[in-house]
Amino acid sequence: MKISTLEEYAVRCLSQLARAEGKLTIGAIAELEGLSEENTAKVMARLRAIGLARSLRGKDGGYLLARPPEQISLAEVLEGVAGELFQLERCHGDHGSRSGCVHHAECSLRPMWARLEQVVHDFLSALTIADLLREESAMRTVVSALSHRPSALDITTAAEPDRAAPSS
Amino acid sequence: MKISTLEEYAVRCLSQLARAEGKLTIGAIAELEGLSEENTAKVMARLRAIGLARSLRGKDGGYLLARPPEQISLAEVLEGVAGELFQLERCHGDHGSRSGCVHHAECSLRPMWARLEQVVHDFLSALTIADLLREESAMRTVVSALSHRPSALDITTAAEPDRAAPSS
DNA sequence: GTTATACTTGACAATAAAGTCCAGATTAGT
DNA sequence: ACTAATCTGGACTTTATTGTCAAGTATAAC
Repeated sequence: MKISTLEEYAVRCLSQLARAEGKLTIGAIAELEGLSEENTAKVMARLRAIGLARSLRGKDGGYLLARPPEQISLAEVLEGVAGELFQLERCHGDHGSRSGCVHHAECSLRPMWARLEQVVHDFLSALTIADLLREESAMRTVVSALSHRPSALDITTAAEPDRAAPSS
Repeated sequence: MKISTLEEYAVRCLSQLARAEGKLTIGAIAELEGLSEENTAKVMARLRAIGLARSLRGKDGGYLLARPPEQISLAEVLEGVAGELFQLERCHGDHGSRSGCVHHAECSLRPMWARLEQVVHDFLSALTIADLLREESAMRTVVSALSHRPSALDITTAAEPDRAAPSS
C-alpha cells in the first residue's frame, strides 16, 4: 500500500502552483520540485486532463490552477490521477481458476476494504491544496485535528465478543 | 494509492487459515482462494518470513497461523508484507537535480502523509484476522463502528480560516 | 510572417511488481 | 531405506509503472 510517484508529484506540483498564485511554466515547476521537465510535463498533462489545472500554450504560456486552491481537495487530486483509491473490483474479477469472487456469500473483506477506502477518502477530502501552503508546524496541527478518534480499539460493538486479550 | 496483490493475498490466505482452525497445505489454500499454487507458495513464504504463519515440511506438512487469529491485526499483515505503509522517506531522497528534500523548511506534505499513514494504521490495527471470519453483513457493522468521526470537515482549528466556501 | 517560447503527443527505455517454473530439501509412513 | 507428499529458494517471464526523448503544434511579440 503506497502512494504512487504520480500521485505525490501531482500534489506537489499543484501546491507549487498555489504558492505561485498564478502561472508557472513546466520548466519552473520542474525546477521548484527538482524533477525533470519531461516528467513534470507528464504530470501536468494528467492534471489538465482531470480538470485540476489549465494550460496556456505558446510563448508566455504555462499552467495555472483550474480553481482556487481552497477548492481543490487532496481526495480529488489523488483519486483523479490514480483512479479509485483501491480496486474493490478485485472481488469481481477472476482469481486464477475460479470465476467470480471466491469470497462470495461470506466475503467480509469487501466491507473492510470499502471502509478503509472511505476512511482515507474522508481524511483527504478534509484537506485542500491551500492547506499545503502552511508551514510544517502549522500543518501538523491541522492534520492532527483531523480524525481524532477516541482510539477505536474498543469496538466490541457487533456479534462476537471474542476479540481483545492479546496476552501471550 | 492501492493495495498490492501481495497484501490482499496475504490477508486472504491468513483468513483461510483462521477459518480452517488448523493446518492447510499450499494446494488447499490455493484452491480455496482460486490462486495458483506457485503464487500461493510465494505469499505463504512471505507470511512465514514475517512471523505470521508457521510451516511444517515434509509429508503431512502445511501452514498454520503463528498465533490465534484474534491476535493478528490487519496492520501487522499489511505492514509486514509491504514494508512501511507509505515511503515517507521520499522526502529524504533526491528528486532529480536537487539533493535532499526540496520542501525543506516549509514541507507541509510530510505531516500530511504521516498523518494519513497513521489514520490507516489505526484503522487496520483495530481489526484482526478473526474479524474477517464474520459474515459480510456482520462485518459491515463492525467496520462502520470504526472511526465514526463527526465528519472531520470542519477543522478550522489552526492558523488560517481561509478554507471552506466551495461555492462556484 | 518569422521567431522564440511553451505546451502536446506518442514512442521508447528502464525499472519494479506479479506470476510461473523447476530442481532441491524435508518428513511421515511403509 | 524407499517413497510420496510437501515446503523452499532461485531463476525466469510477463506485465505495469516510471521516466526519457523527439517531433509536432500553438501563441505572443516583433
